[in-house]
Amino acid sequence: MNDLKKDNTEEKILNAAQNVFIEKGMDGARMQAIADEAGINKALLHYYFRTKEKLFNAIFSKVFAQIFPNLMTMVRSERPLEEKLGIFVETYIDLLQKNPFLPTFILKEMNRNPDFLAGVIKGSGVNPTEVIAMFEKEMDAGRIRRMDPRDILVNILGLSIFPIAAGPLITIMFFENDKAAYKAFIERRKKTVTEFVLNSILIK
Amino acid sequence: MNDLKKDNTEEKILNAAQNVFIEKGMDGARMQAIADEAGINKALLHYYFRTKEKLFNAIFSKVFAQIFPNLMTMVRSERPLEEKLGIFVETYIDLLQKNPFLPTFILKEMNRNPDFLAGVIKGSGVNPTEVIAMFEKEMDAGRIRRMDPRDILVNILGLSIFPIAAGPLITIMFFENDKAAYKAFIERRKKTVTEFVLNSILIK
DNA sequence: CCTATTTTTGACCAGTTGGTTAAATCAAAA
DNA sequence: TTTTGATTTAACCAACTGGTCAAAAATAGG
Repeated sequence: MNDLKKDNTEEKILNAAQNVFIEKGMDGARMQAIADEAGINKALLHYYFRTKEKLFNAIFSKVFAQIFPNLMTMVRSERPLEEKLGIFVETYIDLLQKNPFLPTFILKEMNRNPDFLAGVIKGSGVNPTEVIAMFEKEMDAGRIRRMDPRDILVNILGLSIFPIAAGPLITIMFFENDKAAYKAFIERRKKTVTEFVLNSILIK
Repeated sequence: MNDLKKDNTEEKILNAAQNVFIEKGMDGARMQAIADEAGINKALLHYYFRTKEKLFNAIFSKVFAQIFPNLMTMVRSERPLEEKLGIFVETYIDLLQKNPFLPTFILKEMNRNPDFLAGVIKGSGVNPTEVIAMFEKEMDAGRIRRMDPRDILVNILGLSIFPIAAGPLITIMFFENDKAAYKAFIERRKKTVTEFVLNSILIK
């Protein structure tokens, strides 16, 4: 058996499925569309992943694992809070900007099947306790004001994710459908979101 | 012709369609499911709204019109900024809490068909210039720090909407699937989001 | 080179889905 | 009561969808 060929087709399928699922969602995606995008037969698709659900679950886990864990590596660095936050927001918005359908995909599908999400979270080893501990340490040191650390995390994520998820709305309402202006707006937010958060939590 | 009966069935259909569409989205919703929820025949559904798309568009416009315009009435009041913001965040989070599928529905569907969204926005008369003007006035008066007013609006919306849209994720990661704890978290945010924003923009 | 196994394909199938149609029911006007 | 038009229904249909299957092509091993 040729592992190279096998790996190649499997990878082509995973890439194609990721593209189609992220854009259309579980319900909107068609197995035929995935096969087409992968340049293969539909039967071959079922040969590798028996059912649509199995394939979807594989993709969702994969995408989820790509998005969240690298959040952690940054938290563990020894830089000061301001820098950590700046780098995180910048890389995160950058990632979302390059994958604009990613936020709605994850948000929609996590609501469609929360039980599966629970499994994925546990499997991915993502755990916010470290981040929470970090914020609590800063509070104890009197460097940021006392508040629920979970609020800080949720706020950072919301400020980063929402403007991408609501891209079409913002583009139309604020920029008369000028996509370049919207893009520049998001670009600026890589800095302004950090400022906004620090301004709120830092004790001067 | 009996207008009462006609209005009644039409209303039943609209309510049923709203429920099903908001939970399942355009692709996931089934005309049969809508008919069942309305307690009518599927053919009758097509008698009132010829196609699924027409029905969906009617619902999307209706839901959108319910959500955004009442945002405006509050902005126009003569209260101080702090109060306006507090009331807005509270009523808005409250609305979303009662309709937890609403955020993902609008986010997902606005990405599916941005052109239609443009029409809906224009038709709904929603226009952010008033809000922007309000923030600019506050900046001129030196009461809030100078920044892009669009950022302020987007931030407020993101801080309010995201925690509901990402409800399942937050419930699992932060509260070990304890839904009551999550609900209390959202409840607290009716106050803390306002604090968070004011803390960031207000000049002390 | 031949054989056994894996990979790939085209044709096909059963269930579902949005939508249609013709007839039945109902309400109101004449 | 009869007629007229709107409302409601059951039965039906064509297109689509996820999934299967048997055969062909490719590959690896002896």
